[in-house]
Amino acid sequence: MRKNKRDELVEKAMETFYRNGFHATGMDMLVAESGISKTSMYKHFKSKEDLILAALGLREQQFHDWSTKRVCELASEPKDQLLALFDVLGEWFREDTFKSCMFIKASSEYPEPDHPIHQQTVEQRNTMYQGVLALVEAAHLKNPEALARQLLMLQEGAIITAHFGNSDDPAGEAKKAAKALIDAAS
Amino acid sequence: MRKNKRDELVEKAMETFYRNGFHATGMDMLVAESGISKTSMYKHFKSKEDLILAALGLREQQFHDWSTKRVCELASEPKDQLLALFDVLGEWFREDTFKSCMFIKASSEYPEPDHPIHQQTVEQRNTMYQGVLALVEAAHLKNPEALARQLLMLQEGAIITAHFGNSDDPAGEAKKAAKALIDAAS
DNA sequence: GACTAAATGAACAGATCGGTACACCTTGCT
DNA sequence: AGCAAGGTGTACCGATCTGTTCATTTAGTC
Repeated sequence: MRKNKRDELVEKAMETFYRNGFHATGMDMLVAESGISKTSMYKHFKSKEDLILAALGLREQQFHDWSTKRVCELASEPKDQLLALFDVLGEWFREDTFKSCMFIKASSEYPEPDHPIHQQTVEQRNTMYQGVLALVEAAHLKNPEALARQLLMLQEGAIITAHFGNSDDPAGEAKKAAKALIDAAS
Repeated sequence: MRKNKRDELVEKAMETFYRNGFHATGMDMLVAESGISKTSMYKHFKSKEDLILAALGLREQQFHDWSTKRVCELASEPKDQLLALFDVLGEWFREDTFKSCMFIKASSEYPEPDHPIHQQTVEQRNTMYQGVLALVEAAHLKNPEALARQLLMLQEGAIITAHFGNSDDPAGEAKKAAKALIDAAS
């Protein structure tokens, strides 16, 4: 056996929740798509909510690892890495499995601020902010906190625009805007 | 009778869907919250989907009317109106009923591109884009299409940031970024 | 081969889902 | 008074939801 059944389940569940939504995906659908029995599911996770939390955790880890790896491959200087972030976004948008951001979707479907799922999405965004802030500070740019949030807003906006499909190259347009902001803060 | 029962229903349904989500809101909950009988609901709308479409239509009209009115009250020159858009966003974010954007949430919950609900959200975003583009062109700024999309991305990003609650003044920060982009295109 | 741990299939429970049927009750108009 | 339109309340349908039960099967280890 190459892989833990549990990990297979979380991976498949992540894909299905991402593609199909959380409320719209029933446990029976996960049984059908993952090939894992419902009995095993509830042996590993005591509820659907627990499975969603695990799926979000896997998503966060996979996306973080992939994006930081790609950014480092594309650029080495902090300022260039800030811009490379948008190239990586563009690669993501062009994947045919792209369906907006899983955390934005999760926070939409679980809007109560103190819901565990909502909280996990907020924490993921905080982590993203800390990453961008570290790059901004390493690049010695002015007003680092505000600039980091503005760059993050451009990323969020690019994701939403890519999702609505009203632009051919949202990542490229966001990158140009980011360049203007970074140049102004140099 | 001051108001049509149908209109009362759509208004209440809009609020409940916006606050609670679409899949998570059942017709029985709408009966409880609106005080309108289920029989009447299905006399006016043949399905939940039809009611959601009507609620989105009302939202689009209300938000469009309110935001354009506020923008015109705050500024008269096109360039100033582009910036005033972000002040209006800030007013919206500070409402205690603010829960992200109803159309972003709807497109998340109905991700299939050819679903009527998804299509209605895409059309709403196209309308927003046309509005911003008209202002950009009236202000005689360079690269109007790209600039309009970049400004729209800042708005989308501000909405998401406001929703995640990681910033005290997302609209103000987005406005400063927008100002930099507009100045660079003058 | 015997033991153990993990996974399976299928039936089931109780609740809720979207949607319908039907008898009754207001209300306004003539 | 009589009529018609629109609204109400309740019970109900079949499907689907999350979650459970249980007997059986598989796979690895001593």
